[in-house]
Order: sequence, then structure tokens, then C-alpha cells
Amino acid sequence: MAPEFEQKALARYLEEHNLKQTKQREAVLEVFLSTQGHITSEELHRRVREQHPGVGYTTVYRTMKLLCEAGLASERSFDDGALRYEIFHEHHDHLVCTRCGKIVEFECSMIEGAQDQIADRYGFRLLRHRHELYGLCPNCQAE
Amino acid sequence: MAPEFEQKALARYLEEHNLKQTKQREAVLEVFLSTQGHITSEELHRRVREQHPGVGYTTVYRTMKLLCEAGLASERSFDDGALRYEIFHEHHDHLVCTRCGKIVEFECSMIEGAQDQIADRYGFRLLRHRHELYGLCPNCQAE
DNA sequence: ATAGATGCAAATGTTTTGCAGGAAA
DNA sequence: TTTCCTGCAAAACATTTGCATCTAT
Repeated sequence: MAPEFEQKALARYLEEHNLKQTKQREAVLEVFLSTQGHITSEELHRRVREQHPGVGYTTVYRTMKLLCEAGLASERSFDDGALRYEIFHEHHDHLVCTRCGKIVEFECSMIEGAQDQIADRYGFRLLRHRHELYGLCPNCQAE
Repeated sequence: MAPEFEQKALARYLEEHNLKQTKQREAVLEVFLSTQGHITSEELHRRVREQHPGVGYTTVYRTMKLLCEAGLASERSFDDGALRYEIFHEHHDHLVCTRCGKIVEFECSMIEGAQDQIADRYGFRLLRHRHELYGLCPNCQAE
């Protein structure tokens, strides 16, 4: 079963928006929360079907969109052309291993500050950014 | 006609790789060089066809891939799901207006240095990165 | 003459949408 | 019983590939 907190947060969101609580939504939430994050739609779908064979791709996509709107998940995509979802938490960027796919999160206030300065310099009002570092992780360098 | 320098660079590349010089390749190069950069495949195709109606999408894509390999162009993609091409030049990142699509290039050695430090910290060997700032340009803020 | 290029149509891969039937409130 | 969901199949969309034909060398 999905952790209490998130389960309640979803229930609250559904109620506030006159949406319905369904087995499928509960199943997707549960599987999503059980992952370490950065899971692709495909992998999520595969895992959901292990427990609930009938669930379609469509429902996984729609439910993840819902979880994003409810503030429980966030969508990311790296250079491999697949959407990934992570459990929503404080702002950060990513370091991705181009060989094994390992993903590490990082946060750097110096970079955040520099971004603001750059936006200022060109008169832009910054809304968001995308910052990904690609390289070889320690294991993949060793081989 | 395409600028001498690039025309020759392409001819050299073609020769070295036993590839053929064709009207289509010359046409794509010419149109590409005449743009201010960050042109999409679609726009490039459209402009090429103004002068050379028979040229297909396939040839545009294949020729741009070739120009990238020859070091004359580089491929970029922002969050609008379309490939863009720019004339190859020194390393830089981009600031993109989410309303009008205006694209500004920037370079920040402080950020570059911070990236190296982050990669070091996690033991990654950095290969490349992707850094895009999205916001409203001065004009779009005014409206 | 021959390796390589072209353009069309079809395939790809991922995400979204239309719709008829099904379940929650 | 009404409103919302679901799953399937089909559509979207940008890019790539297969293939028969054409062309530069």
C-alpha cells in the first residue's frame, strides 16, 4: 500500500477536483512511490502490470500527469527521448552516466546565482531551467 | 552561393570520405549558412524548397547530419521537440524566450568551472552538458 | 560502369486523443 | 444515474529507414 502521507495527499487532491479514487490510480501511486525515482513511463507501466495486469499505458501516463499536478511527482527528460518521473522534492539538477544510465542529483547555489545574473544581463525574466551533465560514472570509467 | 570557406570545407570532407558533391547538398549548405542560426529542420526544408522545389525532408536531415560530422554545423534541441541547427562555433549555452522563441547565446566560465567540480565530486568524467535557461525576453515582458 | 545519393512511402518510438464500455460517487 | 475513468486502437509528431531509381564520378 502507498505510504499514508502521499495516499492522503492524492485523496485530498482528487476530492478537491471532483475526481474519482480508483484502483488504477492507487496502484500507479504505490508503484511510483516504491521506486528510487527517475523511472520511465515504460518501466512504471511494466511494474504496475506485475501486480495489476489489466492497466494500460494510457492510464499510467494520465495518472502520472495527475500526480504531477497534485505536486507529488515531477516530470524530467534526459537525452534518451523518454519521460521520467521522480518523487517531487526540492529543486535540483542531474548528472547522468551515458553508459549505464545512472542518475545523480546535484544542487549548486553558485550556478543558480550565475543563472540569475545571466538572465539579468539579457533582460530576461527567468522561469525555469534545464541543466544536465553527461559523462561516465566511476564504475563505467573503471571498465 | 555558399561562402567560399564552408563550401571548400564541405568539398574537402566529401572528398576525404568518398562522398559525392550534389546540387542538393550545395543548396542545403547555402540556405543553412544564410540563416542567423538555430533554424529548425522544418524551416530549413521550407527555405531550401523555395529555391529548389524537389528537395525532400530526408535529404535535409541527411545533409545536416553530414554538416555536423564535417564540423560545420551543430545540432541543438530545446524544449519544443524540434531539432535545430546552428553554425558551429565555440562552446556556449542558451537562453530561450518561452513566448516568442527568441534564442540568446551565453557563456559563463564560472558555471563551466562549477560543473567540473560537481563532476569531480561524484567521480564522473564529464563528456558534455546541456544547460538551457527559459524565461521571458524583454519584449515579451513588456506586453 | 559503379558507388553513392535521392525522394517517396512506410516505419519508428513515445506520448496523446477519440470513443465506447465500465466503475465510482 | 450521472460523471468521471479506463483500455484499446488510432492519431500525432519528428526523425529515420527501405528501396527502387537516378546521378556524380
